[in-house]
Amino acid sequence: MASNEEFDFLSDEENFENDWKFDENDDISTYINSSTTPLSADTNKEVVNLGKAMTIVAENNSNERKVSRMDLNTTKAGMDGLDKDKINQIILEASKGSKFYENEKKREKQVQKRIEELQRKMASFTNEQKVKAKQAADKIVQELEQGRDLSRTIVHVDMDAYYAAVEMRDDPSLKSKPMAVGGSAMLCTSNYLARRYGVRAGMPGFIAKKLCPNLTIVRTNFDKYTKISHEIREVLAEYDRNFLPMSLDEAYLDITDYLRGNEGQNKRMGEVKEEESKDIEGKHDTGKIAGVKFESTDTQENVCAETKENDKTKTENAKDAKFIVRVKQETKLVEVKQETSKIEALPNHDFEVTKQVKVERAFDDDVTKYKQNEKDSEGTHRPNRTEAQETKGDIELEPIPLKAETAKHELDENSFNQQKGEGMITVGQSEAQGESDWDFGHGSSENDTSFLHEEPAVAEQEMFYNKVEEVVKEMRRKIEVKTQLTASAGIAPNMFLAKVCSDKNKPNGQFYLKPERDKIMDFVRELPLRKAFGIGRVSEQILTSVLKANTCSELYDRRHLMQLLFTPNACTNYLEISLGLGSTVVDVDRERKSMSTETTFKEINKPEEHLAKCHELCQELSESLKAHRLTARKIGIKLKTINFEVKTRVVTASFPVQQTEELFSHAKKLLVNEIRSSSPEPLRLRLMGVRAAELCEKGMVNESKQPTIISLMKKNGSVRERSISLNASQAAESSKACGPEQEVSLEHGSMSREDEVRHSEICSDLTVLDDHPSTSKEYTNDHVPSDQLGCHNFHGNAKTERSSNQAVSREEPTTFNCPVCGRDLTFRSGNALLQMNRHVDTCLSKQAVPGVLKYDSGQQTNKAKQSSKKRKRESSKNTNRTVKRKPMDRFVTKHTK
DNA sequence: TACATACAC
DNA sequence: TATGGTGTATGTA
Repeated sequence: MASNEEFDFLSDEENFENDWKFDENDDISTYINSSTTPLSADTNKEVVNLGKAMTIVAENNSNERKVSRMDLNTTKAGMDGLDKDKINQIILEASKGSKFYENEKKREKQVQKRIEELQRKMASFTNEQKVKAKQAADKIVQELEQGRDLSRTIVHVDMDAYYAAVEMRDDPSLKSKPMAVGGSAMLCTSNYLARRYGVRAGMPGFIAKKLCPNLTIVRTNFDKYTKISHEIREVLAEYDRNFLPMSLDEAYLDITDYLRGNEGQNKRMGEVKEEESKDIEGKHDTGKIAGVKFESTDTQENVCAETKENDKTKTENAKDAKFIVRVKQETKLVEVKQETSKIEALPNHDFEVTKQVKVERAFDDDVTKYKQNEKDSEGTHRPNRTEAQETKGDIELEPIPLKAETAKHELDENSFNQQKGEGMITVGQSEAQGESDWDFGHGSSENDTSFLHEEPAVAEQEMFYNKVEEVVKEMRRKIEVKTQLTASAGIAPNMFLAKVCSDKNKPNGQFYLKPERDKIMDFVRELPLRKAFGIGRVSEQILTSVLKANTCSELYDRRHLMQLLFTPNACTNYLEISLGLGSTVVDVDRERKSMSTETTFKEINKPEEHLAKCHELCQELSESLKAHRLTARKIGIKLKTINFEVKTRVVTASFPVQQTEELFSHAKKLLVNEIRSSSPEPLRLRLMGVRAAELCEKGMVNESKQPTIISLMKKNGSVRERSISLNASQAAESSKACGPEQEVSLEHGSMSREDEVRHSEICSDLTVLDDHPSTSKEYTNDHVPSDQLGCHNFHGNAKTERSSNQAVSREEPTTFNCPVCGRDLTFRSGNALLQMNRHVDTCLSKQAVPGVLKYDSGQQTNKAKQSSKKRKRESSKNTNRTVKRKPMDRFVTKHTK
């Protein structure tokens, strides 16, 4: 393994130049195309090994067709200069013959079929159709253009090789080695050295080892990543309290308000007041443009001198470093004064030097099996703000007029059609001339930018741009001082562009795409489609093969074909991408829609094992639901066979469920159906999952989507009668028990809505299967009699259940939703069904007709809930708003409106 | 609505 | 030793 000394080039630019020099005679040339290959004595050895592997590939690969969906994704990744073909060959070689590979081939064929269908369809379009389609597309374009909003400043912050960087920070010896974080099954991320071998996130460890035999694989440590993530979020919250975390290492911020001095600024002024005495000299460099790395200052050098002596001290200093910001009223520019460690002393900074290697990132830092929890999503520290700080603080900052705003204003005032007409070309012209009409908008933007001739506006604009750059630099710098990890950032007028921009100068860089239409169009013109959020390998393949479109401008030029081939949604989405449009709302108010748990295991093929696993998963899911105070009306299972075929099955429950046994009763049915369908062949699984959807907040009055009797009475006479009779009969069943309603325990069951399935579902006994010889022995081709599966009541005792360690606690408190009043009741002991019936009885007698309307008016309808949400959002714009709920880490935000 | 598929991270 | 887990969105039947 290479020693640190041999990798000195990492911190020495001259050595770097020499060490990374390309040598055509070396074996590494087999793998790497560019001059970015690390060459040292030891890496050469690796290269020799790889060279041998390649020979094998060449020999064995003759009759194997390429499976492009398995290819290394190099469009997003910083894999420039790698010999993609050869890396792909090694991947292919390692995968060939496996069940995974066979499945991938199958899926590739399916995609190919789709492509052929689309091609056939396309060949059938008449010219007339195309002309009409273009008109339709242009109309959409026009609408989209009118909605273009350049007024927001959105930042996408993305930590560089996050997990790997954390591990290298904590064990500097890893810095000089190609290394990845994850396991043999899957890697979450890799450091930049490993990426030079094609090792990247989402790749199984054993394949990575084939690409890079010296690869060090470090186990994930999510507690650590989460903790550091909170530190990062503390910094982000200073700039936008409502920032949107996308994962542990990535977030979107809208810093528009911050820049205008409306948010964060006040707090920061408070900081200045408090900490002015601690102010130290050492001005941070200003005026640099995007992507330029920080330059150290005198102060930084001094701190470095200290920190070099002792790593521990260094860490302490870095953590305690304070940032003091003074806003100059005269210039309205932010001047950053800081005390920090010398940047060179920090881990990861070595990659600053490697920037010319042009390593980018494609698929960083997958969160593998990271379990979302309350603490994670809500534990982010929010800066406290005093009343005085809330009300504008000490300094009044005038928002600097944006060119973009002016541009938008002018665009609104003029007729869009008129402006656009100048640059438009008809389909016929475009196709006949074989030219792109991409530049359609230039006419309009020339008009829009006429105000630029006014000198003061230009000066203000430049000042604003500088400020934006500085603010984001400062943010990244703060993150680095606090965590000793570097972040990259993209700044743009919308989320889509900000994300693309954050990749532009990675690692440890930033890129500002200014809010000017011309600049945006220039930026996206050659942007590979795969860079766009939502365009993955399949969409890319379709767009490339069918439309022959690789870039945004090419996509735009085929808009008439898009219109004819794809759904309106997809078409609009593609048009937005091609125009550089995206969401300008960093929306954190998204509600979770589903919750699931799944796991991969060694083959399971026996029904009792299937059910035991299913029960285990239901238990896990139930815990998650409880932790989030959620119930679910849809319960689904996911199965992956040993051939990697995935099946999902879902059932809608008649009332919301949360308890393990409730979930299991539904999941089990679905599972048993699949076991039966598979019969007489065993159901051979490698993965099982359970999902809960149609979630309702526990305790919400309208938790259950099933209408209550009361609401039905109000709405519909016929339904009312039916419901009443149903519940009345149930009530009658237990009419002898009429005590006061209270929390009692109900043996699994929820009143009568599903009485007919109650005992067969919830109380069914998976262990009964054990009684059947054919199911308890090793699974062969034995037919499992259908009537042996899932059709048994839970008459087995607890002891029998526990024999499989999947015991069902019959004492588990169970919450039921009363069909009359809609409330939840939790039952903890014995004759609960009786008690529940008693409640319903009482409830029915209490709910006299006159009370119906009153009660029902208290029910929050969905619509009301939405408007309440809207109000919440609006009120959150006030300075006195309460802290907003943080979204869950793993929520994905659509980048289009 | 149910399911498969695609996608992000 | 042998290709993950969690969640969203969308098209189709």
